[in-house]
Amino acid sequence: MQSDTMHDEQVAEPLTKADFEALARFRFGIRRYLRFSEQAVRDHGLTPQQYQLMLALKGFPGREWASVSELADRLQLRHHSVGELVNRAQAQDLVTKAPHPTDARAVRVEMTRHGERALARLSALHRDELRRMGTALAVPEWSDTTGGAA
Amino acid sequence: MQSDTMHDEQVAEPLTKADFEALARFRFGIRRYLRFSEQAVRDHGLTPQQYQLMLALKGFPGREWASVSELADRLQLRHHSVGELVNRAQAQDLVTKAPHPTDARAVRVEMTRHGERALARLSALHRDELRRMGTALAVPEWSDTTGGAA
DNA sequence: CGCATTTATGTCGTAACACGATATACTCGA
DNA sequence: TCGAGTATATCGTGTTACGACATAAATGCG
Repeated sequence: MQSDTMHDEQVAEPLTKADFEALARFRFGIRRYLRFSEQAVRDHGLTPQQYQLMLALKGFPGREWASVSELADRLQLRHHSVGELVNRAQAQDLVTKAPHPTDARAVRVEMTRHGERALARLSALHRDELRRMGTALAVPEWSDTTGGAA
Repeated sequence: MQSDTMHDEQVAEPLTKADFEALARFRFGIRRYLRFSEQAVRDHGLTPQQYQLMLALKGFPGREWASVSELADRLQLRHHSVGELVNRAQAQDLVTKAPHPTDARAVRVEMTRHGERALARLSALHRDELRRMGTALAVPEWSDTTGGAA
C-alpha cells in the first residue's frame, strides 16, 4: 500500500455530512436517469450502448456521422470496444459502415433509417425524462468562493 | 394516466439537431465523469461499484448505514446484486454487516475504518472533479418548456 | 520514392458483474 | 399458529469492455 502521504496528494478539507449527501444524491440522480434510459431503450429492443452509440452519431457536433475513434472519445470507450459495439448495432440494422471520405483506414459510421426512427422516439423520451427529473440531476452546489448562489 | 392521448407512438415535437447535440453532450458529460470516477477509484484499489456502495452509505440521508434493500434503491440495482456487491466489499475490509436494529431479517451494512478513509479521499477527488467539470455536466436547457405546445 | 513510424480498425480470449430463478429466514396480522 | 409478504443468500448464465495482438493505410523524412 503506497497511498498514504507518498505523493503530494493533499486531500482538501474533509467533506461534511452534507457534502457526502450531496455527492450521493447526485450519483443517485445519475443512476436513476441511466436506469430510466436502460428501461426505455430495452422496451424498444435495443441495448443502452446502442442508444448511446446512435445518440453520439446524431448528436455529433456539426455532422451526423463519426469514425470509430471519434466515437470512442464521445463514448469514453476503447477503440475496439466501439468497433464491436458498432458491429452488434449493424447486425440489428441500426447503423452502417461506409468508407470514410478522406481516410481509407477509417470508417464512416452512420445510422440507418431504422436506427433514425428508434433514436428519434427514444430521444424524445429522454428529453421528457430530463425535464421531469429537473433538479434531481443538478450538480451539487458547494459553498463557493465566488459568491455561490447556493 | 399517461399524457399521451393516443396509445400510438405520438411523441412530442421532433427534436432538432441542437436538441440531439444537447442530449449527446449531456451523456458525454456523464460518461466523462464516470470515467474519471472509475479511474480514480481503481487507482485506489477499488471498483466503481464499491465506491458507489460506500458513498451511498456515508451519504444516506440522516444515517451512515443502510440495509441491502435500501442500498438496492439508492444504487438502482437488484437486491441480490447488492448482496453480492456487499460481500465483495466486505472481503476487502471496506464494509461490514451487523444485525439490523429492528429487523432480524435485514442487515445493517456499515463502513469499516479502512472504508471510511478510502471514501473520504475519493469523495474529495470527486468533489474537485465536479467543480472542475462545471457546466459540462449541466442538464440541457430546452428552449420550449411548458409552452402548452405538443 | 521507399521505409519507419504513427494512426485506425479488427480478432480473440478473458474477467467482472448484474441478472433471473430459486431457496431460506424472519415479520406481521388475524 | 399459520399464511402471506418481505429481506437476504446462492447458483448458473449472458453481456460486454478490456488487454494483447494483428493488419492496413497515412504520414514524414531522407
